[in-house]
Amino acid sequence: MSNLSVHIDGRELSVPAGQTLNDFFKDHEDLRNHDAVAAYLDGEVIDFHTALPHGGTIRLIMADSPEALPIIRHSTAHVMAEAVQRLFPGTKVTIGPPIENGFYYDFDSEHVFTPEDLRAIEKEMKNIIKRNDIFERSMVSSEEAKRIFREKNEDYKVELIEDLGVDEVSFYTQGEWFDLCRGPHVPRAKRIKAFKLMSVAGAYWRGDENRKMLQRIYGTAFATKEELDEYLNFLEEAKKRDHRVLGKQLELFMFNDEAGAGFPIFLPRGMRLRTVLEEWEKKEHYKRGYEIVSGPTLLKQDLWVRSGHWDHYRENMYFTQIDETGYGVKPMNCLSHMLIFKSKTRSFRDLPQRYFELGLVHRHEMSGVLNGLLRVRAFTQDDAHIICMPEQLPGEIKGVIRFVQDVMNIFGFDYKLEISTRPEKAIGDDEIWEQATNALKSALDDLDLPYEINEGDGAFYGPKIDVKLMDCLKREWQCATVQCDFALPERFELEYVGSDNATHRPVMIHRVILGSVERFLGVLTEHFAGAFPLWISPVQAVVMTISEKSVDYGHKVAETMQAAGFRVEADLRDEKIGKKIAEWREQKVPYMLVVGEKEAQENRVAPRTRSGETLEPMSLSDFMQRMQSEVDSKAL
RNA sequence: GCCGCCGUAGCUCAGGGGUAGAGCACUUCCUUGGUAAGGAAGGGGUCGACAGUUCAAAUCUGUCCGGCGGCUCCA
Repeated sequence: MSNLSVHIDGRELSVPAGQTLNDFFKDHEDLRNHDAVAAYLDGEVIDFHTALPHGGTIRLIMADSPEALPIIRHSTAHVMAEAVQRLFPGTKVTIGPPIENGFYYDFDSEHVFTPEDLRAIEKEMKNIIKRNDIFERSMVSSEEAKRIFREKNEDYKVELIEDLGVDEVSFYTQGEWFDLCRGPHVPRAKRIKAFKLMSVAGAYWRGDENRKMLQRIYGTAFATKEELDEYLNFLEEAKKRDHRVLGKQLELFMFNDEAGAGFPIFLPRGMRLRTVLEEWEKKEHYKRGYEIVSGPTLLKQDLWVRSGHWDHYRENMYFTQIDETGYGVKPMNCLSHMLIFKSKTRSFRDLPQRYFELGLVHRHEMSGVLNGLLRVRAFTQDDAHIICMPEQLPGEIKGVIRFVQDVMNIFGFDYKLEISTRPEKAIGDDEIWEQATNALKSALDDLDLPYEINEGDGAFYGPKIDVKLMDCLKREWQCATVQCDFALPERFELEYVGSDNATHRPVMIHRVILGSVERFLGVLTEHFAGAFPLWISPVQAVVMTISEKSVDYGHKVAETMQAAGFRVEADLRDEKIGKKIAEWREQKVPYMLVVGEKEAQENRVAPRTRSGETLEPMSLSDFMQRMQSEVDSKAL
């Protein structure tokens, strides 16, 4: 057998053919390989127990590198699958990949897995890990592999092999147990040092709702116990910020089963927050040359047929009848805006027309996807349609993106951009799609903004730029979107008169900045953990009295501030100041104004900040000035 | 929509085939207290809804409504 030439750590070494990395490191104990989970051989991932297929440059994947995580998690999934099959004989295995925050494995089992089972499975996994098996790779012909799995009644695996359509497949064996798997895996089971099973959920075989519902067990694994704990803490932190919990605690919004699922009801404090946001947004739109318009919730069904919604979006819409005529509840605001454009003859001098509407839309979402304010059936879009000449398109798109940037900066959100291209179900010919997609790309290129491409993820009427904002816990949220539309102007025969006195067809941009006001409020709540910046805070200050002797003064302070336009509450209860502070702290109010006999005499307030700092008593007017400048600066 | 879990006072939750409990909140009284919860008494629930089983259902079964975690889809 010939030798292979291997580069590692800047050295060139000769290795007999057929050797594995493991063999190799045994022969070269001077080389550091401790805590590597796998390696790259000329860029191709290879594990420790696989014979080197050829020579080349080896780069180790150390356990503490981000690349190691999916490998560790994948191996953990295998261990879990073995544990499940040991504890619940007859369970069939399907697939078990690593995912963003861990891994899962889908099982087909008579037994219904419970949270208690997860603890038992974890225990069994620990026993398996103790054996410290090698994850050994072997190649098997597809025919032989199918025979083996058929014998074990693992029909899902047989199906997988058939669909792979290759002559040979790889197996990974740990002790007695093995699985069809591409790999790579960690060298030995003891490399799995920190894992936890998280939850059980239903999942369709191959994600197809027409196929069998399997049971999916989710788990996570990290290179070290510390990292696992850090992740679990992160989950705890996220739970504390849950907008559904905070929404109740801060009395922002509610749901009611008699009103219906997915229909949020805004409480006074939530509405204060919303009003501030919406009024601010209206001003920002006027500043940027938009006109505010408003259309009805119901429009005739024929109009929805004409727009294409009937053919492409019907299953998400609600319909009703008035007298003999069918009407549809709007799931989008564009139709009225097009009718507004058509309401008179437009000259090229009038373009672009920018129509903005805080429009309440209804969409029939599947019951299983509803989630607090983040996924509802009725929501308000900060929606605008820009109708312009084709040559104005790039400039308008850039304007929208700058608008998005401004808004994201105000709230301190980081964000990234994605362009989505033509989906399967679409209207308009390929040429138009390409033109529109290029307009979006060139706008982002001109602004020097990086973006990813999402093939086939566009709306049915045009490609789009999606803005994914990232909150302070690094979670991504879809909010702003900019969509190009050549189809609807065509369908509605929108026209303008050009400088040549001929009629031309304009193009349309659909765009939202916050997306859904409801969702944005949910995201904001989680981002700030309910401690909103002063300028949007539903309760900006609470006046609290030391004793009943100061009730009149406390009342006066609150009234004065309210008259000055601040959102203020008065806590005049016969309770000790410590208790009032404790309670309002839970409400995350930015300022508490303590007033007692001293303050009443001197016409002052004693402010306490949300962070717990007690400020020197100051006159009410000084305090209001201080507050106003903080509001004006929109400080975070 | 599908799979699993869940629904008890305004909130958070305990209990569980013989007719309901705690803490907080609420009301009243005592207390007049200076920056993270003073004390006492009291009121409040057809145990999500509707059927069924049973001498008896909040508890068991079924259907529906709603919530949570996923699958899938989207703002």
